[in-house]
Amino acid sequence: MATNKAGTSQDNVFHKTRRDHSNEIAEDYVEAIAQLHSEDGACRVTRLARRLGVSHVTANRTVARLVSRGLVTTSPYQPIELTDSGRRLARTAKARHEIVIDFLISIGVPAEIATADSEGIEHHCSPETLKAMKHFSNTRNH
Amino acid sequence: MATNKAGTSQDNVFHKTRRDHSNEIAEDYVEAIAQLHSEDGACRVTRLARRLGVSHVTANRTVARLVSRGLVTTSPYQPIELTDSGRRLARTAKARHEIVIDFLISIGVPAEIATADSEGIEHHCSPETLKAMKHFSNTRNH
DNA sequence: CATCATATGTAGCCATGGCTACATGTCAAC
DNA sequence: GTTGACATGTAGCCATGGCTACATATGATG
Repeated sequence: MATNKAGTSQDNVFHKTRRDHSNEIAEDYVEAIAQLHSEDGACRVTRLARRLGVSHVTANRTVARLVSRGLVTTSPYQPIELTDSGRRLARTAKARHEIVIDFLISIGVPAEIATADSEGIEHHCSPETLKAMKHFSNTRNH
Repeated sequence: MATNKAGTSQDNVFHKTRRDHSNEIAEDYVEAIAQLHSEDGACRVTRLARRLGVSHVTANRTVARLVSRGLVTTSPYQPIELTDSGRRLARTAKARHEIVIDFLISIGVPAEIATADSEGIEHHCSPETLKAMKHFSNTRNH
């Protein structure tokens, strides 16, 4: 995935979108892991899998990739722990997530739908867009 | 991909996001194909590939999948044609795309960034969210 | 301590989306 | 009509993310 020196030298808008796909998953995972940590005090693979709506196998394997990216640490039959880097990513993902949800709600999207849509949208918002969203929610929500 | 009767019976928010991924690509493709049709009068594989920032091989293979989904028709060394169904999808994708761009611009995101972000965002907007966006842009943009 | 449910881990399959390298078709210009 | 540039097509590789089926570990309960 990091091997992106594509034949077509042009680095257009689509590239970015595609390249990001596995980062999105990483973010979803660390965010969920952090959530489970605060809910349960620890993150077990099975719970994580259920939370993300995938099989425990998929969760396991993806977590392994997160380990190799230095985002989490694991040892056999033990709960999953976030590294500092993982925690940081989880925090920013969560923050972004909240900005998007609040924003959608503030433009009139029903909360439940806002929550669902934000799942997909959050990963594609540039800092500028997030800033605009935040600004908008703030000047409106009180 | 349609084989989604996952072990975990719960059909949570993440499911949707993941399942949609190949539809996103289909939409990007038909939209680009329609664009090239109006720009060039026909859609050749190479142009399409360049437009989407992928190799002609990838474009070719993805187009083959679109054929099997009934969205486009091809014959060897001939331009790619959209079916009615493909045209319809392209139209709605384009409409959605424009709503998102206009909206982002209207909340203050610079045009260029709005264009880039919309690429990723558009696929994740429910009808409700699009409606809210449209409404917002309309009541503001004049 | 044996047993059984549940959690975790492993093997191996599938589809998608990306690529390079090579083969072949098309077409214009000589 | 050859030739050569460019478009198109094919073969085969890689990584990711999904799954089922099976194997093993853990821990509670009899």
